[in-house]
Order: sequence, then structure tokens, then C-alpha cells
Amino acid sequence: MKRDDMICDCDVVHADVVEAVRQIMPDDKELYELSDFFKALADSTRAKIMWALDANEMCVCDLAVLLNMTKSAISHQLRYLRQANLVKNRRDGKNVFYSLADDHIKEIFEKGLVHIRE
Amino acid sequence: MKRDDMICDCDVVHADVVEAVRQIMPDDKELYELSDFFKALADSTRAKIMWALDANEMCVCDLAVLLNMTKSAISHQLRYLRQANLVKNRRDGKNVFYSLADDHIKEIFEKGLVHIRE
DNA sequence: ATAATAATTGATCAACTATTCAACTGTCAA
DNA sequence: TTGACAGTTGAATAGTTGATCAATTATTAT
Repeated sequence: MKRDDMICDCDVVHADVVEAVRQIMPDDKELYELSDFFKALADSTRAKIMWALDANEMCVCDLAVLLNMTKSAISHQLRYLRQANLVKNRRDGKNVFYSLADDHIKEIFEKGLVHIRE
Repeated sequence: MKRDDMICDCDVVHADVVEAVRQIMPDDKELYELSDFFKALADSTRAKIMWALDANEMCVCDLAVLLNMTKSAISHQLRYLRQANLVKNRRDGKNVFYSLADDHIKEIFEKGLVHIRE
């Protein structure tokens, strides 16, 4: 085994810092869920859908027109967002209307925009 | 070409809603950058790194020990985060210390946690 | 100079993902 | 009940990505 393959072969690890940080880290499961949550916003199609739904409840067809994509592609992403509990839907006749399931989203979006506009 | 392959063949698109939403949507470039930003937090390794650096400046070796990963893997992710302008670094002798480049991160993390803990 | 350690890098591979395609279900109107 | 449309779904594919491996650079101490 090569030395560099080992997790750490440092002479001086800053053990105090590592230990202090370890104490305040959320547990693995929570950080995993957190990154999963950001993953839902980490695709431009989904980001656009979420932004649109934050403004108005919309049906699949509306979203397809707005984003210039097929209904199928939109529908797949909506399923993703539904399974992530980020959107909910209701059927009205032939249409299925989607809306946001959560109010934190807008705030998080806005913080993100502040960051990239900085 | 099949009908379903077309972008939209709806009889009744809610044109007013679509148009209203289109007006207030950030432009494509910005939404693309926004999703890119979330992408940086959308991996559990990077999320852990960011969380750790939010607590303390740390060297690559410290992070490798803390996260129980190889320095190579950590270094690759740090490069990703550096290119995304989320972390900055300074060399001190043989060590390279990394820290957050931006203060919004913590707030966004916390909003995210609120969401998943809901 | 030389050896040793910290970190970076490019290539590779397996795993994952977003879209497309084609077929399907559900609803409504004639 | 038939046809048309809104939406969903599974399979296939093209593209992306995260960790590993091996090699390299940068810095320090001897």
C-alpha cells in the first residue's frame, strides 16, 4: 500500500481543532439529508421549476411552455421534487397543478442569489 | 414526430400565468449559476467540509482525519470548492489552510437544516 | 543535495443522472 | 364509447461525477 493512500500520515495533525470541530458537527445522517436537500436545487431545470412554483401554482403544461421543455422531462423532475417533499400537487380535471410544499425554499433561494450576486 | 414529443400541445395553456411568471424569473444565466452554487453543497463530502470550515480554518490533513478520507479525495473537493469561490486558502510552511470565502454559507446551511428538521 | 512530508493533479472507472422515446393511464366532451 | 388531450412511467442512452491510483510539486529539516 502506498503511503499516500492512507487516510492521514501527517506528523502534526491539529488534534485539538479536529476534536473541537468533531464535537459540533451534525451527525452523518443529518449532513447526508442536508446535501440531498441541496441536490434538489442543484439542477437548473429543478431550480427553474421551484422558482416558477414559488411565484404561482402551475400545471405541467404551463411549466413545459415556460421552460421550453417536453412535458415528459418536466414530469420526471416533478416526481423527483415530489419525492423530496418539495412540491405537492392537486388534480383539477385534466390538469395537475403543482405548488411548493414548503416556505423555507424562497428564503434559501434568496440567500443563494445574494451569494452569487455578491 | 409524435405529438407528445412536442414542447406543448395543450389546448388551454394558462398564458397569463406563464407570462407573469416569465416576467419575474431571473434570467437563465443567473438560475444556472444558482443551481451551480447549490451543487457545491449537494455532496455530503463537500457539505461536511463546508460545515467544518465554518467552525474552524483547517488544513487538508485535518480534514482528512476528521472525515476519515484520503487527502487526495479531500484535495479534489477543495479544488471544486475553490473554483466555486466558496473557500480560500493560505499556505503556512508545509500546510495549506482552508477557510470559508463567504459569510452567507452558514445562514444557508441553517435554513437547510431547519427545512430537513421541519 | 537528499529525504521526508503536505498537498495537488490527471487519468481512470464505476455509479449516478437528465433527457428522450414510446407506451401507458386518467379525464372530459361529443 | 370513442377520440383527444394532460400527465405519468420505464427503458435506453449520453453525459456527469466522486473516489482511487500513481505521479508530481512545494516546503522543510538534516
